[in-house]
Amino acid sequence: MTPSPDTPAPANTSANAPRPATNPTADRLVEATRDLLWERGYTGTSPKAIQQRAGAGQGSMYHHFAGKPELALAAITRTAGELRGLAEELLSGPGTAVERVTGYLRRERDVLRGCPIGRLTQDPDVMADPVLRAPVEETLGWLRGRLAEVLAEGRANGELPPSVDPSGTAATVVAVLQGGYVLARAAGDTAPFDQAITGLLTLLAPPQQP
Amino acid sequence: MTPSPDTPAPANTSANAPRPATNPTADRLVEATRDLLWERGYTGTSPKAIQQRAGAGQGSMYHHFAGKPELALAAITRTAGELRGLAEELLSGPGTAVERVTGYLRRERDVLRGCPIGRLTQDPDVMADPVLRAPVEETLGWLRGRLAEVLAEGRANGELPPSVDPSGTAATVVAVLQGGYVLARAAGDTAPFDQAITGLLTLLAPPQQP
DNA sequence: GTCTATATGAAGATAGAC
DNA sequence: GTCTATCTTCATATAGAC
Repeated sequence: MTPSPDTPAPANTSANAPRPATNPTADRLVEATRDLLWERGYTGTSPKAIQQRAGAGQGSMYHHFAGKPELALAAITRTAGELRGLAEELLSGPGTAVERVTGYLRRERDVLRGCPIGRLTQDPDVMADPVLRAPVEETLGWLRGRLAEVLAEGRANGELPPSVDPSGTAATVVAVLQGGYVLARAAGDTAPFDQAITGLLTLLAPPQQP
Repeated sequence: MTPSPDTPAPANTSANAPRPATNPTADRLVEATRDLLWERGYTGTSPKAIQQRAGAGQGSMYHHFAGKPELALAAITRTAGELRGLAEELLSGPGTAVERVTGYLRRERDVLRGCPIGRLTQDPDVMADPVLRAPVEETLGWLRGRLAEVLAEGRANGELPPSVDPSGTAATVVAVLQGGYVLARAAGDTAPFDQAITGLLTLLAPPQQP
């Protein structure tokens, strides 16, 4: 494209991979898209809104990205990476299995905003596009798998009863999180989220009766 | 209400209450709106799409309803009523407390479509409008309360251990449902939903070890 | 009650100047 | 790289005839 020596541009022009937002304007566009996808979803997010929030013009946006889907892919990919990194950090950290799961469940969250990945599940245009859908499916799938490993550890070392199926329980754990967000948003209050988490932990590791 | 003998029309012209769709066309419009809200959400549903699905014209729609918000209110109210009626039927039916909760969790569901009420929680325009939001908040709040009553019953008669907090556990139960939908949609498969439910029930009523 | 015409602005982009 | 103009279609109604 640009044979001249003064363009250290990334060679990433493949159709599949999102361009890494190495440029400051491109980066602000991706960040704006992340915010808006979280707040308003894919359908509810317009190119104009993205431009305004990023402080970028029309031409600028279409220079860096082919259009809304490409921007969304960059945004979703970045968010998914962050979420996964944070989860991995907590789940592979120190502590017993139950402690780590508890730590993950109790980690600080912007409860009323909901889960930036889980919410995409409700966006029909995202789910209809295999490219946009893939990171959503992967991230939540990975999370269930990783939690299942930790729970299996806990069962193996006697923290959890043998009746606890790691895979099924992992699904329950992630579901409580995702559903907790729904309840909190419905109530306009974080309390139901906290209740749901506490309720789950009580069932998972009941208070000892000596 | 209706002094003239030839107009059996309902006197429901109050601003707050949605007109009961007594008219066949109005009814089809509400049903179409229900479907579309479920599939595409509020932002993703246009008046034109509603008209097409209902087989009604532009003028017809605006004759029966003031606009999209009024139609949405009628649709949401009807859906909320159905959901509540079904839950009440199962939760106040025969069986032990745990059996009734299990029956409610295992009831037939259109899992991949998700919860028609819970999904509205992700719609910023719905949550921003107190009138549209109210039935969502009420329905999910009622459900938690009703489940808490049943769980309290179960604890009182020894089905559940004293460590089980009815309110918290009720939040957990509803969260697992709502989150189960999210996982199923993300995976494009109902399996994670079923796993989440089974995982919860295993924790709630562990297999006896004699 | 239902239909058609008309209207305003937003959505989502392309073209080409600077 | 960024900006402004232009374009097409859609969203969401209103007006008034039938």
